[in-house]
Amino acid sequence: MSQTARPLSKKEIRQENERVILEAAEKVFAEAGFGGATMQLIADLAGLPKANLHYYFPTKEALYRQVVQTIFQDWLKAADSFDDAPGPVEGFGAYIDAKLEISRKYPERSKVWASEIMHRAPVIQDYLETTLVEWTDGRMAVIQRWIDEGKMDAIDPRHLLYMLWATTQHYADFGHQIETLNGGVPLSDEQWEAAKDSVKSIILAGIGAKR
Amino acid sequence: MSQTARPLSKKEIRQENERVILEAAEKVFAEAGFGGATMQLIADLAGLPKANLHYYFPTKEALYRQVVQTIFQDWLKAADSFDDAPGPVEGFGAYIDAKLEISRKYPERSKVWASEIMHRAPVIQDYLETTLVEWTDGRMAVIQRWIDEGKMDAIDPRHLLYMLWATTQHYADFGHQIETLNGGVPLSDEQWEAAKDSVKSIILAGIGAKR
DNA sequence: TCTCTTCCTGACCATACGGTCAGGATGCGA
DNA sequence: TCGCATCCTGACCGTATGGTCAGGAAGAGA
Repeated sequence: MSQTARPLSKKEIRQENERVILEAAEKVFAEAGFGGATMQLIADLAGLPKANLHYYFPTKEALYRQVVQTIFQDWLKAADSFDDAPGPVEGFGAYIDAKLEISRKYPERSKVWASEIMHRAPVIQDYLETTLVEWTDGRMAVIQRWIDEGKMDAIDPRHLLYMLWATTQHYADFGHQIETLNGGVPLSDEQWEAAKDSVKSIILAGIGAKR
Repeated sequence: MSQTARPLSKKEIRQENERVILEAAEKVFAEAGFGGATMQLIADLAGLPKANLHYYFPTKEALYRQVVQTIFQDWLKAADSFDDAPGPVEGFGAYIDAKLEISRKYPERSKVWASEIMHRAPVIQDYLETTLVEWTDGRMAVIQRWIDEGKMDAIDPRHLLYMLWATTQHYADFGHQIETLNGGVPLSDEQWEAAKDSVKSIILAGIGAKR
């Protein structure tokens, strides 16, 4: 049965336990919100005694903070596809694909993020005011350049960005509603492809994107 | 000073108190989520002792249920504009205007709704499975008819609806993020108009809407 | 006026929660 | 092998929460 499993080193134990706890926390915070989540629930899901959670993360807030910050990093990274694109077709196309893929693979993260924002960002407000503002300004400049180069219509870059965020994250945040409208079953591979195609088609045509 | 205010009748008292409580509950549930909301907070905001809340609404769940059901009615009613439109330009145009207006005037409601869905609709799942499914089928049929009549491109009606919901509700649910990106101040009248114009412009062009 | 129903609320209760802590187990470096 | 730092956890604690209740105030109807 059991392999001769080398006992874990202290470092490995810490890494593994923090990973397990963060994963469980992500789920519980997404399902119940910060207020509705309990350390006991997270502990149970992680398969650890509650006191052990407090050994690694001193408070519920600290644990939540860690979860949200990780998610924020992911959020920013999704724009890599955006950056070195020659024009809107490739840029927005790749960005939509990437964000919808995230919505599919990590819906919990999107929900935690949404929840944090809806509650007026008590934990990451400072990041919004610095990192997010810079990030947004940068992308808006790119979009404006594409407009100036005649590669797309003169759309307000700001509202275009909001539309991209809203539409892609909707498939995670409102996944339950979408699933219900899909007869109670999750979207299939083909349906996810259809979603991607629809979104890309409407947006790219909507902004008059030219190659 | 004080007018000779006729003392309120029992019926009026009940109406008025239920109204005040529901209004306060809407705000608190939106700010803190169901789990984070407390009856004490709602009571304070309503200016009533906590025990009085339990006189009108026996449990926290009952109060929440009432709030959510009211919101669901609003949600459906926003489609009135949709119904008797001759084509996609008027139909989607009016729907986008109506939903963005709601997002502006009642952002709390949108947040409560979003929260309920994100938590897998514990309270209104039955409504989703019946009323919402019917509603959606009806609108999809209308859209399909417009497609068949050559009034717009052959877009998957389902994903088009999701896009409309996502984009319009984003301005309420993520209003804090938008406000932060707007220098910390709420959108002005002109900016709301710009939002409406941008959304309508992209979507109507995106689906090839013809009058 | 008298009675009945509705409205109101301070004080109280059981529970569940976040967090603490003493003390034991265990890997690690010397 | 020894001493130390890290890891682990059952038992415990103070507090806040949802909810109850007895009893009083006040319209409503006869």
